[in-house]
Amino acid sequence: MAPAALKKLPSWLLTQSAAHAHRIISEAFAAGEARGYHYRLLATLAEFGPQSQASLGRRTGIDRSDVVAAINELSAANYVERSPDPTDGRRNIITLTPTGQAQLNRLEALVQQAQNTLFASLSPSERGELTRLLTKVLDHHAAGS
Amino acid sequence: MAPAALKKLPSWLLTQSAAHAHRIISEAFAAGEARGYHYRLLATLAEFGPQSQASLGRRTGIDRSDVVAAINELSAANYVERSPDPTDGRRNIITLTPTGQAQLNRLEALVQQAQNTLFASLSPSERGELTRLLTKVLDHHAAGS
DNA sequence: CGTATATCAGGTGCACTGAGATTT
DNA sequence: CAAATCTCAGTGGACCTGATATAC
Repeated sequence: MAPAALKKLPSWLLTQSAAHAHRIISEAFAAGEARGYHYRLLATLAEFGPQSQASLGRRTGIDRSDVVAAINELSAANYVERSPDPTDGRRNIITLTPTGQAQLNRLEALVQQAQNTLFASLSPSERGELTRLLTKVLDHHAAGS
Repeated sequence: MAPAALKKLPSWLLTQSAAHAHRIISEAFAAGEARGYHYRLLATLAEFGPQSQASLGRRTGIDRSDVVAAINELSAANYVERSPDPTDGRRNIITLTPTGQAQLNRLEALVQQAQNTLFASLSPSERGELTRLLTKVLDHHAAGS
Protein backbone atom coordinates (compact mmCIF):
# COMPACT_ATOMS: atom_id res chain seq x y z
CA MET A 1 0.00 0.00 0.00
CA ALA A 2 2.73 2.46 0.92
CA PRO A 3 5.10 3.37 -1.91
CA ALA A 4 8.26 1.30 -2.31
CA ALA A 5 10.35 4.43 -2.13
CA LEU A 6 9.25 4.84 1.48
CA LYS A 7 9.19 1.20 2.51
CA LYS A 8 12.88 0.90 1.66
CA LEU A 9 13.82 4.01 3.57
CA PRO A 10 15.20 3.11 7.00
CA SER A 11 14.51 6.55 8.40
CA TRP A 12 10.88 6.27 7.34
CA LEU A 13 10.55 2.83 8.91
CA LEU A 14 12.07 4.26 12.05
CA THR A 15 9.79 7.24 12.38
CA GLN A 16 6.70 5.23 11.44
CA SER A 17 7.50 2.56 14.01
CA ALA A 18 8.14 5.28 16.54
CA ALA A 19 4.74 6.76 15.80
CA HIS A 20 3.12 3.41 16.59
CA ALA A 21 5.27 3.12 19.68
CA HIS A 22 4.31 6.59 20.77
CA ARG A 23 0.62 5.88 20.36
CA ILE A 24 0.75 2.59 22.25
CA ILE A 25 2.92 3.97 25.02
CA SER A 26 0.85 7.11 25.35
CA GLU A 27 -2.31 5.09 25.81
CA ALA A 28 -0.59 3.00 28.44
CA PHE A 29 0.60 6.09 30.30
CA ALA A 30 -2.77 7.75 30.00
CA ALA A 31 -4.19 4.81 31.95
CA GLY A 32 -1.82 5.91 34.73
CA GLU A 33 -2.61 9.62 34.33
CA ALA A 34 0.90 10.27 33.12
CA ARG A 35 2.99 11.26 30.12
CA GLY A 36 6.28 10.00 28.77
CA TYR A 37 8.19 12.84 30.39
CA HIS A 38 6.83 11.86 33.79
CA TYR A 39 7.98 8.28 33.50
CA ARG A 40 11.43 9.27 32.31
CA LEU A 41 11.89 11.68 35.19
CA LEU A 42 10.58 9.34 37.86
CA ALA A 43 12.73 6.46 36.61
CA THR A 44 15.82 8.65 36.60
CA LEU A 45 15.16 9.86 40.13
CA ALA A 46 14.71 6.28 41.31
CA GLU A 47 17.97 5.17 39.76
CA PHE A 48 20.26 8.12 40.55
CA GLY A 49 18.63 9.64 43.61
CA PRO A 50 17.87 13.32 44.34
CA GLN A 51 19.41 15.71 41.83
CA SER A 52 19.07 19.07 40.14
CA GLN A 53 16.73 19.80 37.26
CA ALA A 54 19.65 20.36 34.93
CA SER A 55 20.98 16.90 35.76
CA LEU A 56 17.56 15.39 35.12
CA GLY A 57 17.44 17.13 31.80
CA ARG A 58 20.80 15.74 30.72
CA ARG A 59 20.01 12.20 31.82
CA THR A 60 16.54 12.02 30.33
CA GLY A 61 17.23 14.03 27.19
CA ILE A 62 14.39 16.36 28.11
CA ASP A 63 14.93 20.03 27.41
CA ARG A 64 15.67 22.20 30.44
CA SER A 65 12.57 24.18 29.64
CA ASP A 66 10.28 21.16 29.59
CA VAL A 67 11.80 19.77 32.78
CA VAL A 68 10.46 22.80 34.60
CA ALA A 69 6.90 22.18 33.43
CA ALA A 70 7.01 18.43 34.03
CA ILE A 71 8.42 18.84 37.54
CA ASN A 72 5.67 21.35 38.26
CA GLU A 73 3.13 18.68 37.37
CA LEU A 74 4.88 15.89 39.29
CA SER A 75 5.25 18.18 42.26
CA ALA A 76 1.57 19.13 42.19
CA ALA A 77 0.71 15.43 42.31
CA ASN A 78 3.11 15.02 45.22
CA TYR A 79 5.28 12.55 43.31
CA VAL A 80 8.40 14.65 43.81
CA GLU A 81 9.57 17.42 46.12
CA ARG A 82 11.37 20.52 44.92
CA SER A 83 13.68 22.18 47.43
CA PRO A 84 16.56 24.65 47.09
CA ASP A 85 20.09 23.23 47.19
CA PRO A 86 21.72 24.61 50.36
CA THR A 87 25.17 24.26 48.81
CA ASP A 88 24.39 25.93 45.47
CA GLY A 89 21.88 28.74 45.24
CA ARG A 90 21.23 28.18 41.54
CA ARG A 91 19.93 24.68 41.95
CA ASN A 92 16.80 22.92 43.04
CA ILE A 93 17.06 19.46 44.46
CA ILE A 94 14.32 17.17 43.18
CA THR A 95 13.48 14.23 45.43
CA LEU A 96 11.26 11.24 44.71
CA THR A 97 8.52 10.79 47.31
CA PRO A 98 7.14 7.39 48.42
CA THR A 99 3.96 8.27 46.52
CA GLY A 100 6.11 8.96 43.46
CA GLN A 101 7.85 5.61 43.84
CA ALA A 102 4.48 3.88 43.94
CA GLN A 103 3.40 5.73 40.81
CA LEU A 104 6.65 4.70 39.12
CA ASN A 105 5.93 1.08 39.95
CA ARG A 106 2.52 1.38 38.35
CA LEU A 107 3.96 3.00 35.25
CA GLU A 108 6.69 0.37 35.06
CA ALA A 109 4.08 -2.36 34.79
CA LEU A 110 2.14 -0.45 32.15
CA VAL A 111 5.23 0.19 30.09
CA GLN A 112 6.26 -3.46 30.13
CA GLN A 113 2.83 -4.48 28.93
CA ALA A 114 3.12 -1.95 26.12
CA GLN A 115 6.43 -3.48 24.97
CA ASN A 116 4.70 -6.78 24.43
CA THR A 117 1.96 -5.16 22.41
CA LEU A 118 4.39 -3.15 20.35
CA PHE A 119 6.85 -5.95 19.59
CA ALA A 120 4.41 -8.84 19.52
CA SER A 121 5.60 -9.82 16.05
CA LEU A 122 9.24 -10.19 17.08
CA SER A 123 10.84 -13.18 18.73
CA PRO A 124 12.88 -12.60 21.89
CA SER A 125 16.13 -12.86 19.95
CA GLU A 126 14.83 -10.42 17.35
CA ARG A 127 13.93 -7.99 20.10
CA GLY A 128 17.43 -8.29 21.42
CA GLU A 129 18.89 -7.66 18.01
CA LEU A 130 16.69 -4.62 17.49
CA THR A 131 17.75 -3.31 20.87
CA ARG A 132 21.39 -3.82 19.98
CA LEU A 133 21.12 -2.04 16.64
CA LEU A 134 19.19 0.92 17.98
CA THR A 135 21.61 1.27 20.88
CA LYS A 136 24.45 1.42 18.39
CA VAL A 137 22.74 4.14 16.39
CA LEU A 138 21.89 6.08 19.51
CA ASP A 139 25.35 5.90 21.07
CA HIS A 140 26.88 7.14 17.87
CA HIS A 141 24.74 10.26 17.84
CA ALA A 142 24.85 10.81 21.57
CA ALA A 143 28.62 10.96 21.58
CA GLY A 144 30.32 13.61 19.47
CA SER A 145 28.19 13.39 16.36
CA MET B 1 24.40 8.75 31.40
CA ALA B 2 20.80 7.80 30.74
CA PRO B 3 19.25 5.47 33.32
CA ALA B 4 19.46 1.74 32.70
CA ALA B 5 15.69 1.46 33.01
CA LEU B 6 15.39 3.50 29.84
CA LYS B 7 18.37 2.12 27.93
CA LYS B 8 16.87 -1.36 28.13
CA LEU B 9 13.47 -0.22 26.95
CA PRO B 10 13.03 -0.96 23.25
CA SER B 11 10.28 1.60 22.89
CA TRP B 12 12.51 4.26 24.36
CA LEU B 13 15.37 3.35 22.02
CA LEU B 14 12.92 3.52 19.17
CA THR B 15 11.51 6.93 19.96
CA GLN B 16 14.93 8.38 20.79
CA SER B 17 16.40 7.10 17.54
CA ALA B 18 13.40 8.46 15.71
CA ALA B 19 13.99 11.85 17.31
CA HIS B 20 17.53 11.87 15.94
CA ALA B 21 16.23 10.69 12.59
CA HIS B 22 13.62 13.39 12.57
CA ARG B 23 16.16 16.09 13.30
CA ILE B 24 18.61 14.94 10.64
CA ILE B 25 15.93 14.42 8.02
CA SER B 26 14.27 17.74 8.81
CA GLU B 27 17.53 19.58 8.31
CA ALA B 28 18.05 17.80 5.01
CA PHE B 29 14.57 18.70 3.82
CA ALA B 30 14.92 22.27 5.00
CA ALA B 31 17.84 22.58 2.59
CA GLY B 32 15.30 21.77 -0.13
CA GLU B 33 12.63 24.09 1.28
CA ALA B 34 10.45 21.12 2.10
CA ARG B 35 9.02 19.03 4.91
CA GLY B 36 8.60 15.31 5.40
CA TYR B 37 4.98 15.42 4.30
CA HIS B 38 5.98 16.98 1.01
CA TYR B 39 8.46 14.26 0.21
CA ARG B 40 6.04 11.50 1.11
CA LEU B 41 3.32 12.96 -1.09
CA LEU B 42 5.57 13.65 -4.08
CA ALA B 43 7.10 10.16 -3.91
CA THR B 44 3.65 8.57 -3.76
CA LEU B 45 2.43 10.58 -6.73
CA ALA B 46 5.52 9.60 -8.72
CA GLU B 47 5.01 5.92 -7.97
CA PHE B 48 1.24 5.56 -8.30
CA GLY B 49 0.33 8.45 -10.59
CA PRO B 50 -2.54 10.96 -10.24
CA GLN B 51 -4.97 10.14 -7.46
CA SER B 52 -7.36 11.57 -4.92
CA GLN B 53 -6.33 13.17 -1.65
CA ALA B 54 -7.95 10.36 0.31
CA SER B 55 -5.84 7.84 -1.57
CA LEU B 56 -2.72 9.86 -0.88
CA GLY B 57 -3.60 9.94 2.78
CA ARG B 58 -3.98 6.16 2.96
CA ARG B 59 -0.76 5.47 1.10
CA THR B 60 1.41 7.94 2.99
CA GLY B 61 -0.16 7.49 6.40
CA ILE B 62 -0.81 11.22 6.54
CA ASP B 63 -4.06 12.29 8.10
CA ARG B 64 -6.77 13.43 5.67
CA SER B 65 -6.76 16.78 7.40
CA ASP B 66 -3.03 17.35 6.94
CA VAL B 67 -3.12 16.20 3.33
CA VAL B 68 -5.29 19.23 2.56
CA ALA B 69 -2.76 21.67 4.00
CA ALA B 70 0.27 19.96 2.46
CA ILE B 71 -1.34 19.83 -0.98
CA ASN B 72 -2.16 23.52 -0.64
CA GLU B 73 1.53 24.20 -0.14
CA LEU B 74 2.69 21.90 -2.93
CA SER B 75 0.12 23.41 -5.23
CA ALA B 76 1.20 26.96 -4.38
CA ALA B 77 4.77 25.98 -5.33
CA ASN B 78 3.44 24.49 -8.56
CA TYR B 79 4.72 21.02 -7.67
CA VAL B 80 1.27 19.47 -8.05
CA GLU B 81 -2.02 20.35 -9.70
CA ARG B 82 -5.39 19.97 -8.03
CA SER B 83 -8.36 19.42 -10.34
CA PRO B 84 -11.86 18.03 -9.79
CA ASP B 85 -12.46 14.41 -10.77
CA PRO B 86 -14.94 14.48 -13.68
CA THR B 87 -16.18 11.00 -12.80
CA ASP B 88 -16.68 11.61 -9.07
CA GLY B 89 -17.73 14.99 -7.78
CA ARG B 90 -16.41 14.33 -4.30
CA ARG B 91 -12.83 13.90 -5.38
CA ASN B 92 -9.91 16.04 -6.40
CA ILE B 93 -7.32 14.54 -8.68
CA ILE B 94 -3.80 15.48 -7.65
CA THR B 95 -1.22 15.38 -10.43
CA LEU B 96 2.55 15.70 -10.19
CA THR B 97 3.94 18.47 -12.42
CA PRO B 98 7.35 18.32 -14.13
CA THR B 99 8.50 20.94 -11.64
CA GLY B 100 7.31 18.69 -8.86
CA GLN B 101 9.18 15.72 -10.31
CA ALA B 102 12.36 17.81 -10.38
CA GLN B 103 11.82 18.80 -6.76
CA LEU B 104 11.29 15.16 -5.86
CA ASN B 105 14.61 14.26 -7.48
CA ARG B 106 16.35 16.90 -5.39
CA LEU B 107 14.69 15.66 -2.20
CA GLU B 108 15.56 12.06 -3.07
CA ALA B 109 19.25 12.95 -3.14
CA LEU B 110 19.01 14.81 0.15
CA VAL B 111 17.19 11.97 1.86
CA GLN B 112 19.76 9.40 0.77
CA GLN B 113 22.54 11.54 2.15
CA ALA B 114 20.67 11.78 5.43
CA GLN B 115 20.45 7.95 5.66
CA ASN B 116 24.21 7.76 5.61
CA THR B 117 24.54 10.34 8.34
CA LEU B 118 21.89 8.68 10.47
CA PHE B 119 23.12 5.10 10.13
CA ALA B 120 26.83 5.81 9.82
CA SER B 121 27.56 3.48 12.72
CA LEU B 122 25.86 0.47 11.12
CA SER B 123 27.35 -1.87 8.54
CA PRO B 124 25.35 -2.51 5.37
CA SER B 125 24.21 -5.88 6.71
CA GLU B 126 23.18 -4.30 9.98
CA ARG B 127 21.17 -1.71 8.11
CA GLY B 128 19.46 -4.50 6.25
CA GLU B 129 18.68 -6.31 9.47
CA LEU B 130 17.30 -3.16 11.06
CA THR B 131 15.14 -2.58 7.99
CA ARG B 132 13.86 -6.14 8.19
CA LEU B 133 12.98 -5.93 11.86
CA LEU B 134 11.26 -2.58 11.60
CA THR B 135 9.29 -3.72 8.57
CA LYS B 136 8.10 -6.69 10.56
CA VAL B 137 6.96 -4.49 13.43
CA LEU B 138 5.28 -2.06 11.06
CA ASP B 139 3.45 -4.69 9.01
CA HIS B 140 2.09 -6.23 12.16
CA HIS B 141 0.53 -2.97 13.30
CA ALA B 142 -0.53 -1.85 9.84
CA ALA B 143 -2.59 -4.99 9.34
CA GLY B 144 -5.38 -5.72 11.80
CA SER B 145 -3.50 -4.91 15.00
C1' DC C 1 -30.30 5.70 3.69
C1' DG C 2 -25.15 5.03 4.90
C1' DT C 3 -20.50 5.80 3.07
C1' DA C 4 -16.75 8.51 1.19
C1' DT C 5 -14.51 12.77 0.21
C1' DA C 6 -12.71 17.38 1.06
C1' DT C 7 -12.27 21.11 4.18
C1' DC C 8 -11.85 23.74 8.46
C1' DA C 9 -11.14 24.34 13.34
C1' DG C 10 -8.94 22.96 17.02
C1' DG C 11 -6.05 20.11 20.62
C1' DT C 12 -1.99 17.49 22.34
C1' DG C 13 2.61 15.76 23.17
C1' DC C 14 7.20 16.48 22.00
C1' DA C 15 11.39 19.00 20.70
C1' DC C 16 13.29 23.33 20.57
C1' DT C 17 14.76 28.59 20.79
C1' DG C 18 15.40 32.96 23.01
C1' DA C 19 15.44 35.76 26.74
C1' DG C 20 15.91 37.11 31.58
C1' DA C 21 17.32 36.69 36.46
C1' DT C 22 20.32 34.65 39.72
C1' DT C 23 24.36 32.36 41.51
C1' DT C 24 28.81 30.25 41.22
C1' DC D 1 34.38 38.22 33.98
C1' DA D 2 32.33 33.68 32.02
C1' DA D 3 29.47 29.70 32.91
C1' DA D 4 25.67 27.25 34.92
C1' DT D 5 20.92 27.01 36.60
C1' DC D 6 16.02 27.93 36.68
C1' DT D 7 12.05 30.04 34.67
C1' DC D 8 8.90 31.92 31.24
C1' DA D 9 7.22 32.83 26.61
C1' DG D 10 6.76 31.22 22.31
C1' DT D 11 7.55 28.35 17.78
C1' DG D 12 7.03 24.34 14.82
C1' DG D 13 6.19 19.74 12.97
C1' DA D 14 3.67 15.55 13.50
C1' DC D 15 -0.40 13.28 14.85
C1' DC D 16 -5.12 13.20 15.88
C1' DT D 17 -10.36 14.40 16.70
C1' DG D 18 -14.63 16.49 15.65
C1' DA D 19 -17.79 18.87 12.75
C1' DT D 20 -19.51 20.42 8.29
C1' DA D 21 -20.88 20.21 3.40
C1' DT D 22 -21.16 17.70 -0.58
C1' DA D 23 -21.50 13.76 -3.68
C1' DC D 24 -21.82 8.83 -4.38
